Amino acid sequence: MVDVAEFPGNGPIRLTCKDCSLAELCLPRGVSPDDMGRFETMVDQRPPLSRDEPLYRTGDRFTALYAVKSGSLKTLVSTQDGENQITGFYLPGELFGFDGFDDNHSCSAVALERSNVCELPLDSIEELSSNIPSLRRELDRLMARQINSDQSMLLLLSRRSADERLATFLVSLSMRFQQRGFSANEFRLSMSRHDIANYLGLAAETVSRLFKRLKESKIASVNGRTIIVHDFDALRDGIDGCAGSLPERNLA
Amino acid sequence: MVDVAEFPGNGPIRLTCKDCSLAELCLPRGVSPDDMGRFETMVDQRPPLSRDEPLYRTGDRFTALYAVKSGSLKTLVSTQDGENQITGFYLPGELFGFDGFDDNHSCSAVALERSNVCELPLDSIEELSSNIPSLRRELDRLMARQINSDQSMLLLLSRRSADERLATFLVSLSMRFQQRGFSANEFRLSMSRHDIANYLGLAAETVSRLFKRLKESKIASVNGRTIIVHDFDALRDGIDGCAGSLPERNLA
DNA sequence: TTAGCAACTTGATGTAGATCAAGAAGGGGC
DNA sequence: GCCCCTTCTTGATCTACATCAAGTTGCTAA
Repeated sequence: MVDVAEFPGNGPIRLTCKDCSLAELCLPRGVSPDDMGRFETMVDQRPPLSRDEPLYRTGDRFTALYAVKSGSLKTLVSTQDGENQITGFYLPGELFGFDGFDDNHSCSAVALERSNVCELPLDSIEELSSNIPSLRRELDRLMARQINSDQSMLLLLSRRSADERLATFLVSLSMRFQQRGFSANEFRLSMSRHDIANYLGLAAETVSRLFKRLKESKIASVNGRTIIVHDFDALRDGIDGCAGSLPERNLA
Repeated sequence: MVDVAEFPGNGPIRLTCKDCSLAELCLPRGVSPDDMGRFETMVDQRPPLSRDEPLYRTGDRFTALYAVKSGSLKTLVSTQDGENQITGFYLPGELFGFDGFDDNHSCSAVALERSNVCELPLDSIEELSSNIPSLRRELDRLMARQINSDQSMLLLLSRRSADERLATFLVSLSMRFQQRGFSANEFRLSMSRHDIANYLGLAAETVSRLFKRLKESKIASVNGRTIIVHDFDALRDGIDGCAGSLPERNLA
């Protein structure tokens, strides 16, 4: 069983970082080794974040994008009255922080567990992407994917039942793990039931009951935060025609 | 009473179009008259769209961004089983189409009424924004605002009651009208009850009942698609602390 | 090992808003 | 004007999920 805590660094991803065990993480294919080298020197590793520690908060000045090296994070929007809505989870190898491009961050980003992230400073991004049009284009794509992902979530939250939401979430997570060389069937959830519920617009109790039903119907084994999907097709079937609009969030 | 059908073209906005009555629509402040002139020649007006006519569909190749000259449009994501979720409404002077930046459009855009739009071809955008860094930065901001707006909607849909959703929607619409020189208190809804309900994740009947309650409590007069807000504060109060996270969608 | 707490589970009950079903009111076209 | 068709309203009923209330499990720490 693979744990998401440490990212192996041999997946098919795209950007190098001088201090990272990550092989590549965000640079588009077709970039010269020379440009690649210049990019490396611009990526900084941040001090490790402990559980519940924020990387940035709503309103913070936007200075950089971030890539998850190990661990995982969530982003959330808040209201005056202290309510939160989790807007995304980020796994090793994924890039996030686009919410800040309008000068200030509109979300907070918080570590779900002990995590390492790399920083891509805005200055470097701008300088380099003005020299490498394909990088510029790639960043546009990543932002567009963020938009698409958020809009798929809108559909999920307003038109889908609780079980469809959870099934969609699990399938999406599974695909993201698989894409990075982890097992698609067996993985560890780094977020609490409460976080899953919040993300999916449900109550934590409901999520718990849905996991119970997945166990009873032999679709998946759920033991604490460890999940093994036995019947992927049944899970997908539960989603009922919206497979194409999964929040696949191919970020990076 | 102001109708949104025709945009007066004297608002504080930013981009010129050679055939448009719009004065300016998207170019950032501080751009030289020279660059402005070059930009003008790149904007094309499209043939008018009639009601329910699509401007682009999910999966269409991304070739341009669009600005609303007159009328209004909606964007929507769809599922295999034919269900739709409206992801946004666009009023005169607003820019949209960012969902396509990942090569293909992930939404469809459909006219709500007879509408005119201007087209900003991708090629022109790329060429010009590589020469004018501030334009590049402005486009990033617009995309970020789209992300922020979508994420505010996530919060609205999953954590807010039906009346809070409608109040938020009306306040947001009102602000957008005001920003473009229209009355903030009195405006015409170009979308059906069904569209409003779909956008807010509700049933059309519920929207109808909520409008009735707004009338009964003297907060607003609602007569068909014409709305007059009498007590703006009461409307805002109904939103309960989430005023800061309104989908203000300052697009353009 | 055991205490203390947070995370999770499970059951009982309540309710906001969906759905179903009929009418009423607009609003183009002729 | 009048017809037809869509949109909107209003009421009655139903239900998925939230909320409330106890447990239970499982870390973490000494």
